[in-house]
Amino acid sequence: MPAAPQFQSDFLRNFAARGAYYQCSADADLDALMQKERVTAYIGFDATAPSLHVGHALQIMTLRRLQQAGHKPIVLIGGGTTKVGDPSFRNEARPLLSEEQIDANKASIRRAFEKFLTFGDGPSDAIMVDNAEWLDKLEYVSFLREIGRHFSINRMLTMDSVKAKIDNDLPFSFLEFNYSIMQAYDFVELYRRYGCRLQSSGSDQWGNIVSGIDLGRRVENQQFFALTTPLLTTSSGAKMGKTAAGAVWLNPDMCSPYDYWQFWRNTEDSDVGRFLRLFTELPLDEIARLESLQGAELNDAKKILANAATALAHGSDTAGAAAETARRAFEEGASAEGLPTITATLPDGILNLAVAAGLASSNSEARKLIANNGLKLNDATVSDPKLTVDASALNGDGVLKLTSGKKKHVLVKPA
RNA sequence: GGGGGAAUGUCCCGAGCGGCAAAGGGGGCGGAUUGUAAAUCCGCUGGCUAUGCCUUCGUAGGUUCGAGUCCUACUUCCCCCA
Repeated sequence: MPAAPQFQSDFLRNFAARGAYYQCSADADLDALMQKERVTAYIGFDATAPSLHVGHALQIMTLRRLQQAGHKPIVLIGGGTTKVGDPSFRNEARPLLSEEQIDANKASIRRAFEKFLTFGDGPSDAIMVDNAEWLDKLEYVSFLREIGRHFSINRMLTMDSVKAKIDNDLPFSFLEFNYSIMQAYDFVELYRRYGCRLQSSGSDQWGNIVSGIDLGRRVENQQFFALTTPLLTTSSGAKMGKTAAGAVWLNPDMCSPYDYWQFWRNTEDSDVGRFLRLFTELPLDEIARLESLQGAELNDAKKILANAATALAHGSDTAGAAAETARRAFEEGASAEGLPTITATLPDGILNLAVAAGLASSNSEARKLIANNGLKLNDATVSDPKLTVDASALNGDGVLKLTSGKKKHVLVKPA
């Protein structure tokens, strides 16, 4: 990561101090602009899934910090670009999503932003825009004449994301090739509509953003800016936001606040400080103190991280409840209310229950789990895959607890 | 348009003389150890009403007692020539 310059503007100074700065197209100019006036900035999110996930959290935090510093954030939903599919650094073309699917995804994604940003008509209120609004209406020939003529194939072929495809003999269709043109055009369109001059994103989008900057200079004679964040991996190299169950989603119906809290609670030691800076709003000196804790004491810092990050995404009451559930489940070993809960008809076989609880994806997998001593019923290891569970397993609260491994607890309630 | 190559275990990469539920990785899961961490070691990693049965190697046919492996056609991708 390049060293961040010394910034004067509130936003950039804070952005860099928290470790979110990776690269900027014109540091000094942007810094000056941000001191002088309210800057309108956008980040684009494609609607490829029904929810954003933790991997997007850094971008959302960027918008939030822009807003807090008095600038105007635009959330651009890629309703149009999703139809084309971003090929950047992917080995395979994304399967094309149907329009109905994209529409459903768009509707579902929007909700997550409302927790992080204040939307409205005020000068620094956030707005949400869908690029399908203009991309869907484009006319091919006039678009080529107005916009396409500014793109040099020679130059596009040298972009890292494109070059990687070509060097590795990977399929690369004309459709995908157009993605970065669409994204560049978005930037210009947002400038025309809202005076937007800054695009931020993860560093993998650098090439696409720079295309937009070039286009802005050519068709609008205006200086646009790029500001990117580092691509996040955990210290051991894993992709941010992937866990056992898959992605850590921001929508509570796809990842419960309890699981979201657990995700942050399980942060690796060496990531605690970095994540506190990036994903919370705790003061930096407080973070420095937490980060310096040694050994098991770091667990306290992880709880603070989990509380703060969950509060941003789901509200502080919800975060507190998740913390309390975790405390009772892990520190007291209790079948704490608030753990993921399913209902089932008893009596039932242990295999069925394990599958119903999501602890195994098939009966075979449940058998293997039992064979490896990985399944517990009310904290007692299950050894017989033929075990039938009836009402006598229910505890005082009328539930029973199934556990896979050491951390995954699910409560079963009789129907 | 002509010629050559590729597609493998529904996560990825990848080996595979006609006897194959298919080598080896990565990833994931579980166990030991631990601090709900990392590292390390060990086990598991297609499904089922389970010492057996069923379904898998791009798609559809064919040869064969038997096909991921051989033949034909098709689909998609890559490379070279035009």
